[in-house]
Amino acid sequence: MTEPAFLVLTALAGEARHGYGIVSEVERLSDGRVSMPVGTLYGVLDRLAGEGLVELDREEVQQGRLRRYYRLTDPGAEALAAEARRLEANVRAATERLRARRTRPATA
Amino acid sequence: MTEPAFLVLTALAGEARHGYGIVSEVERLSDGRVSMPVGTLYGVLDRLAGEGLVELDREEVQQGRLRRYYRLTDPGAEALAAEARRLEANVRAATERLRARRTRPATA
DNA sequence: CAAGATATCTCGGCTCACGATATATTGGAG
DNA sequence: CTCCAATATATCGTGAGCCGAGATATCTTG
Repeated sequence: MTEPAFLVLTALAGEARHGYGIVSEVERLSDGRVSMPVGTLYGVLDRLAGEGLVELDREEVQQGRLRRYYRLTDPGAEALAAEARRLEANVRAATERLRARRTRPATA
Repeated sequence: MTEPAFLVLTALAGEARHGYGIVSEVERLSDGRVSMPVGTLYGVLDRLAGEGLVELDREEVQQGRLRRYYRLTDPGAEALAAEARRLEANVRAATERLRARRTRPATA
């Protein structure tokens, strides 16, 4: 799973959101560190929908603007949880080795 | 930073290793879950060397086979630590939202 | 009235992953 | 003694996917 896909699933884990809302939510949940370009978003969304990890929730017209809401499916929640576990294992491995390195610094 | 790059830096955090040794180490540190294809490895290694995150440590000839060892540089260790922090924040955000979802499950 | 925020989506270029391929040595199985 | 697997290097081409740029439309604010 790619990182943009991971972030989209995360943004949808709380509640159903529309495209632009996902962009805002990703920015918010990363404290402004990550911005999701819309050119990335819609490709990711299509792919995730094709894999059944997200699905169309509803369509609304709010103040003349169409809002297309997506929601996380159960397989999507499982996939996100599995990916989170995988990443956590990677992070743990890196952190352990970095700690060992600080104790006994390299020559470089 | 791409995931293969992250894993290569992690493999080198402990001690200097040669290409094939990195492949083995990545497999080992992920408990066999991740296998790093050599076609991926050498591209990543070149890129990381170009960015100054790893550098050539030494070359040895062991039993007629050339071994080219790479080591993590200090900027490489910093980059790895920064990326680990970033990933950890992503994982935390996903885990929190998934927990909230389990408490109050979605319709999908 | 213009500009910026909100909202959708497409397209093309660039980067990167990785399977396949090439080459060479050592060690073990048959 | 021959063949295959493992060890070791490296390159190349395809395909996937990220994302900047652009197209389109409405509402709000100055």
